[in-house]
Amino acid sequence: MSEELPTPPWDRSRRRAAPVRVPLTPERIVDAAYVVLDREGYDKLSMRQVATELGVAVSALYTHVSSKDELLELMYLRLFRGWEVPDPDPERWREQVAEFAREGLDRLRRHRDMARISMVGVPFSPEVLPQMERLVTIFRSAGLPDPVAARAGDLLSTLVDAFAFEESIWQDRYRDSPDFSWTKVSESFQQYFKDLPPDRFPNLSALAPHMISDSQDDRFDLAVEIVIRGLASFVEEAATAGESGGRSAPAGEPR
Amino acid sequence: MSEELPTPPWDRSRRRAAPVRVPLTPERIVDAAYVVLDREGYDKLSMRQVATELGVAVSALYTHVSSKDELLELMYLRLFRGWEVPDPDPERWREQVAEFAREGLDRLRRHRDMARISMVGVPFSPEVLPQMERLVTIFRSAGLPDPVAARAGDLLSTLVDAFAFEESIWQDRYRDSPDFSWTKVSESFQQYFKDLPPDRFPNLSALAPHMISDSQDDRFDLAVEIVIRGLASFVEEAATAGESGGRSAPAGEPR
DNA sequence: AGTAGATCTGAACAGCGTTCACCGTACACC
DNA sequence: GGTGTACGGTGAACGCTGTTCAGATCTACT
Repeated sequence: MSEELPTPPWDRSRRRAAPVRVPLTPERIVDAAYVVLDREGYDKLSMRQVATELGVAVSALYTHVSSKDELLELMYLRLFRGWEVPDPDPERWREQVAEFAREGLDRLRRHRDMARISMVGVPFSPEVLPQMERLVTIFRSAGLPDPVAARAGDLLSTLVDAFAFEESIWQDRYRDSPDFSWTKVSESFQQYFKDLPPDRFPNLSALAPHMISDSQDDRFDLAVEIVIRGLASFVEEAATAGESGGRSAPAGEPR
Repeated sequence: MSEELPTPPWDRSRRRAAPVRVPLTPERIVDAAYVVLDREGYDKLSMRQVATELGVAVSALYTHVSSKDELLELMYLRLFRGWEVPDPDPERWREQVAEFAREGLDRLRRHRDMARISMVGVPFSPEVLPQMERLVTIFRSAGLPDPVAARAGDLLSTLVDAFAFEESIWQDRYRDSPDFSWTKVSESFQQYFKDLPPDRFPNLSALAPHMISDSQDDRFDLAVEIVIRGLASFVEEAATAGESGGRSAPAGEPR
């Protein structure tokens, strides 16, 4: 925060009585809110904390931001700033989709508990439409039928949000434990599954090593892979239907 | 609630001074919490409201329930009571998985904002393990490789939660509007997409009719269908690998 | 220079989760 | 049958929350 620096004397003599008090703006309020969020977490993110962070009375915030909900939405929109989705490359659509999902997750992970805010954000705000447009472009140029292409973006971003959300809950739950490390938690959970009575839980106990991933990324990557494969089956179906009027053999009937 | 009935005179004469005050239990507190939730929604669900609903002081709740978080968890666990997942039928695994997802969504829809509570619930509590065990059984008997089978249940329940969650947010956002109907909202959103500038949003505007489903179910069903197809590709892959050592042609590489 | 308008302050309100000293009743025991 | 103990419910309180509002203060334009 550059405004914390002392004002240089030569500058002060020039424009006399320089405004030592930087004017409050929505932008600065969002900045401060992010500082509080990262330090304290979502549950402790309050208007009073944000105001304190800015060295300002609580009520001052309300001239720039109409409510806490609006502040949260501004924070949500900030997430998407500068997100450039590449031009579609039909040869690489799977990778492009996976990268999109990964970028989304990474952005949510940039701030603690950000997913908690993101999940209640309006997914069709004008500010976030460009990315959705590009993603749908990728889907269409990959050969997905229009109804599927339209909804695949929705599915993917919901999935990203949900995984980040669960990650956030998890971390909150274990952050305060004295010796927190992901591998520790992961091991204790694998043990939990392994110790389940095999007569009542034959599969869960047998699959214990796989029930909890060593890293959170594995879990996410596999989920994305499954979705991409599901989408791919629609691409194949559309392709063979377009060529021969038939359909690819084992594609599964929509119910 | 049968305790609301007047106590019969003959019974009253028999065991004199019958306890007119029904004893408080976690069970009754959860009942009352559900009443408040359904009537007022998650944001208004407070310990004080629950206590008022029971005609009792707030502090009385804390002898039976250690915190609001515990109450929410008890509500969450109640959701799964009496959920019987059928025996695996490898011929019908797709349908069984779809039905599982549908049952999960339906249960979340039974109470207003229930998904808000469900998403922060512990997904591995002993009370919810039986359903997960059965689901994994279905996956394994369908021929999914173990690592995928173990995580597919996680993916599916996350998806169900997330969709129900978004539905809940949506409904909260429009519940108070004077003439609320899903078709109305859906139409106005389709119009919103159609009116987007076609030079900047060629795909979103072109796909406007598909961007918002007529019913919430379509959206969910397609998402589940995509996931099931993705899982199916792993089944095929495992099958052909088991027979011939090859792999099914266009399956996509995990990264 | 003076005034109009934007902006910030401090106090207040209603509601929240949670705690605690107190009280009444019911049951167990002598 | 009387007495004591332990449990369950009460009401008040604490510290926190989002939001509002009258008044003070500071900015900028005429």
